[in-house]
Amino acid sequence: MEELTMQQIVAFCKSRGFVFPGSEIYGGFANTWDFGPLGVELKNNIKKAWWKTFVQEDSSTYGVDAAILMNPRVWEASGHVQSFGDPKMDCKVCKQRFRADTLVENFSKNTVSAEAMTNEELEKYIEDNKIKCPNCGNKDWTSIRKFNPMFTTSRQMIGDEKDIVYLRPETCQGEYINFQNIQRTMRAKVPFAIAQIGKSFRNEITPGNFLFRTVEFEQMELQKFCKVEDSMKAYDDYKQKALSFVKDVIGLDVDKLRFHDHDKLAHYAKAACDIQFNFPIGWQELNGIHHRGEWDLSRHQEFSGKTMLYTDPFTNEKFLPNVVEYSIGADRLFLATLCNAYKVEKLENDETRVVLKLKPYLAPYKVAVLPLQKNLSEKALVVYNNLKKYFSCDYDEAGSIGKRYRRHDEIGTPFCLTIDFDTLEDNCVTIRDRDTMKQERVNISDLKNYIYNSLENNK
RNA sequence: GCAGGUAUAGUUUAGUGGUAAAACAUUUGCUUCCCAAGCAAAAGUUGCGGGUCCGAUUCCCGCUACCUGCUCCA
Repeated sequence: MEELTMQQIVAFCKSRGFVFPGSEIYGGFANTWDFGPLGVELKNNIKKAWWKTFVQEDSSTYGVDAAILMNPRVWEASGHVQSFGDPKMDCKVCKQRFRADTLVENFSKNTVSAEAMTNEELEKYIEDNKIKCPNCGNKDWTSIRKFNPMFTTSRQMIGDEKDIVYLRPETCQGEYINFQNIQRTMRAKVPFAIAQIGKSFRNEITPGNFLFRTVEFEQMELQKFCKVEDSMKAYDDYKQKALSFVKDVIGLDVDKLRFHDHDKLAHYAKAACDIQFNFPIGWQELNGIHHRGEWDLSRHQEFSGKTMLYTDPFTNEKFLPNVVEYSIGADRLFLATLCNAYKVEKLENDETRVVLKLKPYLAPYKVAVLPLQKNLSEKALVVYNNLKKYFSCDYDEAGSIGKRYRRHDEIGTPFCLTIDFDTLEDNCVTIRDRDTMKQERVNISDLKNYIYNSLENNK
């Protein structure tokens, strides 16, 4: 089979109503995408599956939905205001871009602490030591430019005074700042986790690769708070849970998944690992599991002046819990799910067709109601109007029955049911399973339970 | 952000300095009826802005978007 390309996925998404280019009628807007009628269903189902797995079925995980706009002090505590955005210099000759601190560290063989230097000091050091461009060997540098990937907006307070407000570049701060609220109101005992699904915003320079990297994206993540001695076990547990989720619940192929340990860790991190998926653009990060130690809570304790200490109810010992973060991009997972489910089938007459092999509970439509002929539409609409109360359904009477089957195979609908002339006599419909292609006669009064059970059994 | 490339209908693609086309998809009617049948009809296209020209979808410039590579990637 030919390799799937990102263009094929983009074209499929656009023509079938999954994803459209953002602001398309105005010539587009870089790295934004709008989810269409089918896309929003699939994405919601992915989010529901994640929430069910990690919150609903885990009695020690609590949900939260924090505000996107937060007190700017949050981003001072997190370090984003100061250090988000690395000092970059371009070689004027070969146009390559480098991090100034990396240039200094490499030149000095780590005898100089570039991290502690100001931009002016970095520039001076590079000039004084005549550091060459590693690519072309010239010494003609631009000045340092910092790029802040946080979007800003402003809030008008009094008169013309305006305060800068940031759109959150990550959701997890919402968990940290609510740590005490949630621990107290839920009477939660360590170890416990706080989970959240929500949008984040990053002013990325990088080209997007469709949904892979966008300026506005949705994260599904949780923060596990635990004793330091339990933290590595929690880290390892979440590696396995994260893998099991994308493999068993979402249905990604095992041979397209792998762990990827980080070589370079953030200065506060004790361990970090990604799960990568083999996208059409190659192996790329799908989710991350990071051991963050007590850094986040300690910073908020320091900046807010409020205690973040947890009191062990058995020993009365007070301590800052360690944090293990598990984070996965909803849009990235959406993309991986589509790439994984998109199958080109070869037919007997040498033609090909697309089948979306989605897990039934992820499919945009669960059921398609198809009258065999248009003069059966009255009965078919009765069935449709009843089923749509329980499932996402589509009703289609246009074209031949075979064509309608194919339309729904292409968008991943697991069940097609057909109303024929016998239905008027025996009150039964033919229900056809997309994966097995098996057909069954089912009484209309049993349909709801039949479909419900089929969706459950598949999990 | 850098280099190169691309932009024609919903999709995939032809084509042209002088009224823009095919296939598939879509809509309507007839016909058929359990896996893309057939017939008839309809609707729909040169990314945006500027320049050259009598005339630009075609040539030039700018913008925007996408693709490939680089860079970046708490």
